[in-house]
Amino acid sequence: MGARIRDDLVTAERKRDACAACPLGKAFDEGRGGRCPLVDRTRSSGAWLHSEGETIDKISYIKSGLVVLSRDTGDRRGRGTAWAVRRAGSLLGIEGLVRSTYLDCARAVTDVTLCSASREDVKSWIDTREPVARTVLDLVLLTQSHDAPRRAGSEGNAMRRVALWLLDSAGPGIPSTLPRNVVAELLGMLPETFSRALAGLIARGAVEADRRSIRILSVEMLEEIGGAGEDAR
Amino acid sequence: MGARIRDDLVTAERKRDACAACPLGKAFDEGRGGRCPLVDRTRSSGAWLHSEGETIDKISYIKSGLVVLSRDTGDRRGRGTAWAVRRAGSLLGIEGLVRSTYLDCARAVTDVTLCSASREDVKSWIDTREPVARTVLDLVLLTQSHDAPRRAGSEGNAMRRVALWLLDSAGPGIPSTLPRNVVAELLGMLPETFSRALAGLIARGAVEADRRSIRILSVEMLEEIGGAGEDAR
DNA sequence: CGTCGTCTTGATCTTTCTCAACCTGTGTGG
DNA sequence: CCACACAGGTTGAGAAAGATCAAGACGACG
Repeated sequence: MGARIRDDLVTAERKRDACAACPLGKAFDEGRGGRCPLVDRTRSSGAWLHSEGETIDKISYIKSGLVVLSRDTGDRRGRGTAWAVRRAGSLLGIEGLVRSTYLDCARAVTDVTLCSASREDVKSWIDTREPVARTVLDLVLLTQSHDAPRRAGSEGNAMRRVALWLLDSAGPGIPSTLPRNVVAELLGMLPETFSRALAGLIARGAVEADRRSIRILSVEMLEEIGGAGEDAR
Repeated sequence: MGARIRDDLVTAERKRDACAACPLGKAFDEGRGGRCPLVDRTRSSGAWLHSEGETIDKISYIKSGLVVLSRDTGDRRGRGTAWAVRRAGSLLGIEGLVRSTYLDCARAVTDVTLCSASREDVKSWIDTREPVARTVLDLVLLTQSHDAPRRAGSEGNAMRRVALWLLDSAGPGIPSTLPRNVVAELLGMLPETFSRALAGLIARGAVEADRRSIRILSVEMLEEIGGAGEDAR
């Protein structure tokens, strides 16, 4: 039993430390102190976190991992079309502040750690702790800044879109973690087309790749390919 | 001079009324009263409000009119690619809370009335008036809810995308006000393709159109066309 | 009435989607 | 430990869709 108690203490302490590192935890603490209502939960790669149209029960802060959002565009394939990636530091289901159902389907594409609370808790929390609304606002706006509008077919051919995407997301290591078929969807093309475009880039020596990772060999070359047609006018 | 003074009074009164009708004005008023720092300005159709990458000087609330956002995707055409519409009730340049340059180019596509203040004013305003952050957050989230992720080519053919778009935006009267060439861009297709797709819908009797407006004749037919292929699997 | 910008229509060519076969690494059960 | 099935990825050939180029129609406006 002594061991059990010590475990609880360790857990509580860990939570305090973790919350101090999280912007929401900090915002919550400001002024009053106390315990942030969000609690950790983990999901493993491939898990569906929620579906579009479902009643929003939880609002979550992503502590680690990658989540892909997809939305049914009145489309075939059951789960809709992927359109954005959410990483550590983003909120999931924050639309719960203004509506009652999820806007997107969310799927973990790596193991993820979330920090979640019920929609109602988050709502009342935001209304009673002043700094929190501001922090949430910042998180939402930051997330929004990273969402590049989806490039459609009329905005360059497949190879160009792949080149631009590689340039955008080479740093955060997405290329190595996202399944290729998800990347293709994010870029609005079929896996086959993505594969061919990538093969083209490899043939030109701009990147090298094996089955699970892509490495950029020449940023200049990618920029050239990505910008091709830019000033052709 | 008497006339001048009366004019000022009328103006002040008008401003108070206008602010009472605006969610930001109300949020500002809550608790302390006082004058909302945002002031009206109007722009006429076709005017560029700001450009991507420019230093953010103003943050605005749209009181009336339509604004199209476009973003340079490393693309040809000077001003980038249109990707979203902002209407009355949305904020422009709110990304100023988390960054110093505009994310998008913004162009008025109808005459617009904006209510604007400098980035610094809005920032300090948000930090000193608690309800405001929450209100702004709501506005941002609501706006986000309306942004459908851009449908790419792989998500149905041109006619389908046009049908879905008509269903989405028939109410607010966008079809009649947005230049067709902007609509095409929003849908990720060329004006020619849009024109042909529309001709197809007209041929089927789903809509009728003249050069500047589109009228839906049969919602069911549009839904059928929009959903075509959905369960074909 | 003529010019301009926007929209439409037509013909052709490029691209990507589609369908199908095949490859390759992973995990499973015998 | 091996055979096997399976999912994700690649490659190929053909068809369909949209992009491109070019010309013409229409309405707005001076």
